[in-house]
Amino acid sequence: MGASLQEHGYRATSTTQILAETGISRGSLYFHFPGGKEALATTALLASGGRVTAWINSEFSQASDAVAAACQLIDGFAAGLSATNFRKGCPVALCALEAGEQEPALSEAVRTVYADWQRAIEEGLSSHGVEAGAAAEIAQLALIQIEGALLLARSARSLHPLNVAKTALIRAIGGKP
Amino acid sequence: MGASLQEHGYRATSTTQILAETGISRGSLYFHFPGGKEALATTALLASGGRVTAWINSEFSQASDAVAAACQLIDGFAAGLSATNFRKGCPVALCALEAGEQEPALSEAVRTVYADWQRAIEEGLSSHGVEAGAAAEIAQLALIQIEGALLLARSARSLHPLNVAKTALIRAIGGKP
DNA sequence: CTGTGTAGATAGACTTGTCTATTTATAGAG
DNA sequence: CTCTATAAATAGACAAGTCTATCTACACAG
Repeated sequence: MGASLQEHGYRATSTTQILAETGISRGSLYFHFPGGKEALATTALLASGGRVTAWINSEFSQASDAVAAACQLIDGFAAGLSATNFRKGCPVALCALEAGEQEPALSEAVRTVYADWQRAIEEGLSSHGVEAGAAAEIAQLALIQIEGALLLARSARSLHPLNVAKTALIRAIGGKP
Repeated sequence: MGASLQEHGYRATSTTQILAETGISRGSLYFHFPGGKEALATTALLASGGRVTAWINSEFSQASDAVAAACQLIDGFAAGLSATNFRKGCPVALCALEAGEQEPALSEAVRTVYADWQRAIEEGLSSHGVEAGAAAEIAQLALIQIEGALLLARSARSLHPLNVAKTALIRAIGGKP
């Protein structure tokens, strides 16, 4: 379900469609997810988010320095975007905007995912020598730029926003005026 | 319709609801908008976007320098966000992510709005002395940060992302290391 | 009468969630 | 091992409602 959620969002992804794609019956769905569609989407979102969190950690632990890791992250999102013909950007952005008071569990899952990502980036920066205070703010800025760039890149069908975000991010990490 | 579009998005805004709110009959809607729901949403989106474009121009022409104008823009979005209890962020972001191949007119309207905003910011920066090459890139970065910060602020129900974006934007405009 | 515009009913294709069977797996007695 | 009883899980029909778009009927100006 994560893929449909990422590409079409929560509303535009119907349970009937998921059932047809997976071959699962409706009875099984509501047996395993008594919370219905929202519960299913919530677990799918947390799973997608968790994979990205793990990927962030992996990039930071493999990279030689913080700037290299940040570039890997941006490039990774860019690769995913262009591989899907600009259909799949951030796995949770659409749900983040769709989820309102009517879907409290989904909203909280979105907050959890974003908080996890930010913490992973912050810890990754710290592990590469960025001082604690700056790491928190740079991590927040990185998330802002990634989300904004993914949104605009998907809409414009161009990788340019991601490149701009990348150079800005490099400057934010490396250059301390 | 712009308000519902901004808060709930394209899918979650039904024509029936619009009809009830405005008192218009369904027949009138489809007489004036033969393109149906998508045509209505498209014009609403362009109208909302145009208002923001005019506001950007106004802020840049009133402000004493580019940094002050940028701060006014961020503060304006922050005010709108907190005034609506973090329900209304960017007027077009939700539609930008929702619109796909099935809604080509809406997609193009989104691209138009974003392009207009970016051009308005770019021209505003230029009018305050930012050199042409830098203005284009800073305008792109500003849009990225505004969109990303609005998305995260709405989700987290906090103005902190907007403040981070503001300081980063001030540095991008003013500080040239 | 004709053309413009409005009003509201209707169609037909969705939606999600509940419901009752039916199947499959597990456990225990003899 | 075999048979039975109970639980777990699946299958799919069904209900009730929503959605958009079309269609017919009507009002009114020129």
